[in-house]
Amino acid sequence: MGKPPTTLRDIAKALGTSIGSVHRALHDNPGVSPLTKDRVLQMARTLGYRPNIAARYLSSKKNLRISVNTLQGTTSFWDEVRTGIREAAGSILLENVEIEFRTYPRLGEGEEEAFEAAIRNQVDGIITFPSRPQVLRSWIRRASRARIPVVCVATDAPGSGRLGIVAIDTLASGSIAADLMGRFLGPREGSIAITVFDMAITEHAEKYAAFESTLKTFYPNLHLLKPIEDHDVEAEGYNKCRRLFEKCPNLAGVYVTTEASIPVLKAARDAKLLERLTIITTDLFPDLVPQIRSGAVAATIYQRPRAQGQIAFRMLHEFLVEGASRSHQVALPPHLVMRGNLDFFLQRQSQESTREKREDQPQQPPGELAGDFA
Amino acid sequence: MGKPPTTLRDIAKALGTSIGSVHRALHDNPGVSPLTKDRVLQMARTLGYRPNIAARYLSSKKNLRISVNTLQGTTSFWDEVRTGIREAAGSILLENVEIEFRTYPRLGEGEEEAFEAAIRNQVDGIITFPSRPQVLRSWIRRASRARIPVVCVATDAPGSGRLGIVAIDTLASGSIAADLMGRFLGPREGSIAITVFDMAITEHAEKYAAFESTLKTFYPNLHLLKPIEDHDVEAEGYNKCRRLFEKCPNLAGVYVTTEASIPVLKAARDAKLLERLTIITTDLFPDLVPQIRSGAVAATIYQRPRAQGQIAFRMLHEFLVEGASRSHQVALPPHLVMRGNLDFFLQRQSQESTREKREDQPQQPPGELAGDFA
DNA sequence: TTGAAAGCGATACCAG
DNA sequence: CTGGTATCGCTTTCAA
Repeated sequence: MGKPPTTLRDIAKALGTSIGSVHRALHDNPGVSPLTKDRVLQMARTLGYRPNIAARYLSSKKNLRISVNTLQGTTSFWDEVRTGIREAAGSILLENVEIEFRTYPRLGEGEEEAFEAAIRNQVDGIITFPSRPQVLRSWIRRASRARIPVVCVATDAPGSGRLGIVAIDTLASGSIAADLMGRFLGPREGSIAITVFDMAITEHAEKYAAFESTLKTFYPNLHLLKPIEDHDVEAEGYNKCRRLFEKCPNLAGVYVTTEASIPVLKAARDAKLLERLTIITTDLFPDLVPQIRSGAVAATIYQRPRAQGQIAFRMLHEFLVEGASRSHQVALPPHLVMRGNLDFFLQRQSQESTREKREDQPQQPPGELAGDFA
Repeated sequence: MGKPPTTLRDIAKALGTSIGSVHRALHDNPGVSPLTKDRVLQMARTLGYRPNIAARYLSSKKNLRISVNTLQGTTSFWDEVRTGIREAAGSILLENVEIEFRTYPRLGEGEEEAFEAAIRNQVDGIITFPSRPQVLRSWIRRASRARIPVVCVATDAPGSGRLGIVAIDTLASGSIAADLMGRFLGPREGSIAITVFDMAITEHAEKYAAFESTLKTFYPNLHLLKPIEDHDVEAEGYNKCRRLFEKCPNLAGVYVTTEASIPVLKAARDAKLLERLTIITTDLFPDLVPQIRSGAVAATIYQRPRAQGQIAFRMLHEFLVEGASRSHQVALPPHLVMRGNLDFFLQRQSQESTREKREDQPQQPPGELAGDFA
C-alpha cells in the first residue's frame, strides 16, 4: 500500500548530488551553496521528505538536555509536576533525554538566575514555571533567539515567544466552582467571597471572571464580593479574611482559587464560621486532607500537577525530536475531589512515589516476560 | 556519567561467540544449542542488556498491526475512543503502527467474529471492548496463547489473561456522584434511585456499591433504592422508571450510571417530576447537551473516552515495543460536567475532529519551523 | 563547496 | 548449529 518514505538518498539521487549536501542543506549547516540549498529544500518538499527519527537517533546519539525550572515544593504541587516530567521522560521510547532540575526556593527568588544558568549551559529546551511572567518574558525571548524552546507550566507568559503552555483551564475551573457553589447552597441568598494571589496574574483574573459569570447567569441569588488578594502571604490572607468575615454577616461561601487555603480556613474557624460556610478550595496537599474529610472543605479543584508535567514534557520532547508538535496550548480540565473520592486521589499520589522506586530495578529482557501477560 | 549501554556485540565479545548467535538466543529462535543459549541469557542479564529500540526499528522495519475491536457509535463514546487511539498512534515517534478497526454494530453482535478475524489475521495486538466479558474470555485466552496481547477498554474481562485494562475508576465515579447528590439535596430526606446496565457487570456493581457506601456514610438522610437494570433497552429503562416514580413519592434524585439517560429523563418529564428531581448522569453526547443546559441534569460524570483510547494504545504499544509497560491497570478519575463548564468540553470534542483533518497536511522539514515558536 | 565513506545497533540471510 | 556480513537512514568526518 503506502509507498516507501522518501530518504536523503532519494533527494540526492533526484538532484544528482550527494547525501552529504542534502543533509547540510536541510540543517542549514555551513558549506552549501545557496543554489543547492534551495534546490534541496524544494525537492525535499515536493518529495514529502520526513526524517527517520530512529535512524537519526541511532547515528548521532547525542542526548537532549532539558532544564526544568520550578519552584521548590512549598506544598506538593511542584513535586508532582516534577514527578510527572520524570515519568514522561522515563516512558519515552528513544531514551535520549537528560533532565536538569533547577529549583528555586520561593516566588521570584532565584528564578532569573536559574533561567540564565539553563541558557548558559546550552540546554536544548526549558520547562518553566514563570511565577512572574513580566520578569521572565525577556529571558524567554532570549532563549527563543538562542533557539531554545520554552514550555510554560501552570502560568502563561504571554507575548514572550514561548513554544507552548500547559495549564489548567481557568474557565473550566472558575465555572465549575461557581456551579458547585450554587448547587450546594441551594435557593437561599448570600454573599460569596473569592481569594486570589493577585488579580494582575492573568490566570487568576480569568478564574474570577469565569466564577463571576457562571454565578451571575445561573445563581442570581448569590452575590459575589470583590476578590481578596493574598499574595501568598499567610498573614495577609488570614487578616483580610477575618476582616471580611466580620464585615459581611450574610457570607455563605468562599472560593479559594490558589493553594493558599489554610489561612482562609483558620480565619473561618477563628471566626466560628466554619460550620456555616461552604468552602471550595484548589489543589490537594497533606494539610488539606483532614479539612476535606471533616467536611469543612466541601470540594477542592485539583489542578493535576502530574498531568501538567507529563504533557509539558511530551510537548517539548516532540518538538525537539520532530520539529513540531500537535498543539502548543493545552488547557486541562481540573478534577474534582470531595470526601467520597478523596482516597482515590491520595492513593494515586502515593502510587507515584512507589512506582518511581520500582523504575530503578533492572528490567527483564523482552523475550522473557511475554509470558501470560499477567 | 552513565557508561555506554550494552550491545549485542558486547555480549558476543564477552562470550567469544558471534552477534548472530546472541541474537538468536535472546529471541529463542531455532538454531541455538541450549548451552550457548543459557550462557547468552546469563551474560545478557549480568551485563544489563537492553535492546536499542531505534536500531531494531531501523533494521527490521516491519510495522506492528493493532486491531481495535469496538462498538459502533450508538452515541459518540466509541467514536471518541477511536479518535483517542488514532491520536496516540499519530504522535508516536517511531511510526511503526498500523491500525485495523473492526467495528461491530451492537452489543454482542459480531463481537466474537471480529475477535476471531483479528487473531486469524495475525495482528500483533488487540484493543477491545469486551461487552460481554464471559463470552470474550475464552477468545482473549486464545489470543494470549498465540502471544497476542489484549488490552480491554471501559470494561474488564477478569481472569482472561488480558495484558491490561483501561477504564474509569468505578469507585471514584460512584463516590463523587453520591457526594454531589448529597450536597445538592442538602439536609432534606428522600429516596435515591440508581440505574445500571446489569448488576452482573462488575463495573456497574462497583459503581453501585461505591455510591451506596458514600451515601450511607455521609448522607444518612438519603435512602438508596434497589438498582434498576435497563440492559440498554430504551423501553425497559423507561417503563421501569415510570413504575418507580409512581411507587415512590419521596424520590429526590436519580443517578444514571450508564449512557442510557435519555429514557430516564423522558420518564421523569412524562411523570412531571423533572423539576423536582436531582439527576446525575454519565458521559456526554449530543442529546444530553440541552438537558444539561436546561438544568434538568444537574451534573454528568464524563468517562473520558478519548483519554481511555490514548492510554490503551500507549499501553499496548509500549508492551509490543519494549516488552513491558508501566502499569497494566489504569483507572482514570472521571471529569465532572455541569452547565458552567459544558462549553469547555463541547469545544474539546469538536477540536478533536478539526485536528484530525490538519494532520493530513504536509509537514515542514524541521529546520524551517524552529522560527519563533509561535 | 562538495562527495565519499565509516559508523550507530539490530535484523536476517547465507555460507560454512 | 554457528560465524560473518549486507542492510536500514542518518550523522559526521575526511578528502578532494
